Amino acid sequence: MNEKPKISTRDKILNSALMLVRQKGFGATRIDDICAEAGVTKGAFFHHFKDKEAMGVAAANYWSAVTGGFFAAAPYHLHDDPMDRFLGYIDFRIAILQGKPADFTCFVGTTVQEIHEASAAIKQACADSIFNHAETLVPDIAAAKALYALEANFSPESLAQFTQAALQGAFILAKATGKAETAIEMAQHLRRYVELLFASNEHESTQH
Amino acid sequence: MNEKPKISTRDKILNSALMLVRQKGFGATRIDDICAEAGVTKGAFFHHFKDKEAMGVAAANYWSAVTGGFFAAAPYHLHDDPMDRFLGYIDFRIAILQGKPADFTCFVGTTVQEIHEASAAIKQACADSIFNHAETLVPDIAAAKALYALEANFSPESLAQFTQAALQGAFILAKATGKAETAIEMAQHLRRYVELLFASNEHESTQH
DNA sequence: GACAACATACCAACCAGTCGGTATGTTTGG
DNA sequence: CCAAACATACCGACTGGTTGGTATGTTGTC
Repeated sequence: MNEKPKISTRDKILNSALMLVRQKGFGATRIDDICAEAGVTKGAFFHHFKDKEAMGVAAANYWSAVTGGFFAAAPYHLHDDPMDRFLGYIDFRIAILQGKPADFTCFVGTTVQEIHEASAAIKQACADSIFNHAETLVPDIAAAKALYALEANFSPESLAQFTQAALQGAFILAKATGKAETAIEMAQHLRRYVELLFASNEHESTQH
Repeated sequence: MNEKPKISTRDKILNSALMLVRQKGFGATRIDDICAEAGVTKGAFFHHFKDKEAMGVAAANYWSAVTGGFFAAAPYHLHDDPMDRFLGYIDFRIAILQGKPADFTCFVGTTVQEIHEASAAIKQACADSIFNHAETLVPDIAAAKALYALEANFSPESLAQFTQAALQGAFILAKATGKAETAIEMAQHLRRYVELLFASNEHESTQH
């Protein structure tokens, strides 16, 4: 049964918006283009969204939901050691850096950069998406720190946020070169940073 | 003497463009706004630039020139030790993270993210700006590596680029929160990464 | 007087948002 | 049970302000 995977018009619009905005940016993406891509009309668009800004907020929330499920289902959670889970997360992020920049790039990172002064509502939705996603890493980081870097002076929250910052920066350089390899190379520095952080007390506790 | 700091019309336009684009993005910045801000007319604008895209390329090159001079004159070059110079660069980057995001944010990073698929010419000018700036760090990084991390498996070029990526990412999170402190906190992770990289052989050469 | 450096007036295309309308449910009163 | 009343989902032509770009005029300078 369950014959129809019937995607709602609203979701078709949001999927198309996600795709086009990641390619062209929010401002340069025309509502008509989104409608054409989604196979719906402008009437349908404005039936579901008050204006372009409201659609942007909805798209950011939709992005959070989609990527949230994606990462929740990823295999790195299965490791026993919290450090392995965290490194597994980074490896997973590296593994999905394939194709053109628009394919692996982050909708909310791109968008918040563009509209942070133009739309407080979209900015907030993007900020929530980034920081809530970072928050999902905090338990593993905190546990890993307790095991391997007890005395180090960084907070798990801060490191979780830095992983996002490093990845967002990797995306920017990748857009500049047009190559996924650039992003991968940058992300490998992030991995090395985490390795070094959690390797420190295997030698001695860093102090002075 | 030197009574007149007479800024050329072209530079007035480019300065205004830099300011406005950093606030609103390239696409959302109107040529009329740039002209108003610069105190010139549209005729002057199109006298100096063939079209908006050509202005974007010129602005990216202008940004390279301005920031290039700015960093060349910064005091971190005076350190004797190359690692201190490199860490001094990062500290300098941290020190200038003041005010609103639009004040400390990078024109070429913002712009390349937005137009990488729309304008190959602007994208290239932005990419050159980022990677040429990174290149200025390579001699110090290479010298520091030779002194403190001889066997580590990263290239100086790659690390130089990662400093840019980490900073660009820090800018994105700062735009999300609206706070300079966010960028500072992220940049401090970058500093710690470099410290750890170059501290490694004080204990032993990392290997397996 | 010729040419660069502007200024002013204007245009045509583009695009977010509107609006009158249709078609297909869903609810409710008798 | 049925029909009126209402609600939801959607269509697509139209509009009016915006904006990149142009065409032409004016001024200063070598």
